[in-house]
Amino acid sequence: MMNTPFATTVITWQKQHGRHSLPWQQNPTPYRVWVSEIMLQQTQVSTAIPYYNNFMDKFPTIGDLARCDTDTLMKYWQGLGYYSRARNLHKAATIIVNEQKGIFPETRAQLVELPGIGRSTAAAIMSLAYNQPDAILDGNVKRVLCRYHGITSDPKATSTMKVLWQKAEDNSPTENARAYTQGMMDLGANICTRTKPSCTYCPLHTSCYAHTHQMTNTIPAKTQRAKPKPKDLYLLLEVRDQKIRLIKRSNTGLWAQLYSPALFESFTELNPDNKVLHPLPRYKHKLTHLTLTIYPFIDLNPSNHEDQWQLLSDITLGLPTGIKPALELLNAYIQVATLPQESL
DNA sequence: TAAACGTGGGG
DNA sequence: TCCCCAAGTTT
Repeated sequence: MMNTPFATTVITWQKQHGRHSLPWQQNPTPYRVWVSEIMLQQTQVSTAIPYYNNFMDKFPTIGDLARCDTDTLMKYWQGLGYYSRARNLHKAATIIVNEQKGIFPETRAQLVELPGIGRSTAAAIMSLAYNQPDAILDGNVKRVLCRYHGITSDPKATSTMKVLWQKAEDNSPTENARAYTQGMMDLGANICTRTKPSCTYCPLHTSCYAHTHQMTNTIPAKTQRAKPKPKDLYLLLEVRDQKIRLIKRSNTGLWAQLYSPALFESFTELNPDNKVLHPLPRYKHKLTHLTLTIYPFIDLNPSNHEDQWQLLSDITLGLPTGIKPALELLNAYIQVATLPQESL
């Protein structure tokens, strides 16, 4: 079987003009490719790179990852978001090390059995790590295929996804799978961009439907999405001796397995005994599906708890980004509150 | 099937 | 300021 002209064009272009210096492209072992693919889910390359380098320094092998404790892992993932990715990464590592003799799966069917690996991530590992033909369908590829084939329906709709997977499979090469997969992502990321695509430099532009019909502005179609729901959270900042009380969050739901000061859904739950608390200014933190309004309160006379008490100046546990503004406000307040009286 | 799940970049 | 969305998967 020969590669299709489409695939040959993408492969030739990738070798000449695609990306070759990304960290996970150096020594692309299954483990290194896997970690990169998980980090890159719904995450831009520039965001993932520093996390990836730190992660690989700390966990150079799958054995290092399997042996690590959750708190250390979450510290390395803090700020990257979608924290279930870290939990699933760890779970999969223990499965491979403890149940599969440390041998990384070598087929798509085995890969998708692991937590956190879906069809597209499995195909990315197959092609990028093993150079085996397997079609991915990420945001980049969706955009390229929608434009090239003139697919005008909502790319997120199930029916459209079925068509796109079929196109992806049809175009998939039999040789040079690694360069092809990388090329499709490089095209989507750097040439066939969401706005103002650089069609002049695209090796596919003469046969691209959206380009030849001047429809790159309308393809792919915008996907309708639910508005984020407003939600109020009440944050109790318990402080004593320059230390703050942190509680490990449950292993499901928002910010799972990270640490946070006590969080409540109402002020009554936060302060049932009407203690004297100091309110800090509220602030907003936006997520894809929620708009949080966070109301922080300082408690300078906390009762005894057997949770983690960490120095405010040296928090070694993973915190959600949405909590950090409260700690900034708290630090500013403590600076002022602890000044000598004569300087006030 | 639709909603949950984070954060940051860009227009 | 607001909206879109980025190497998606899970429930």
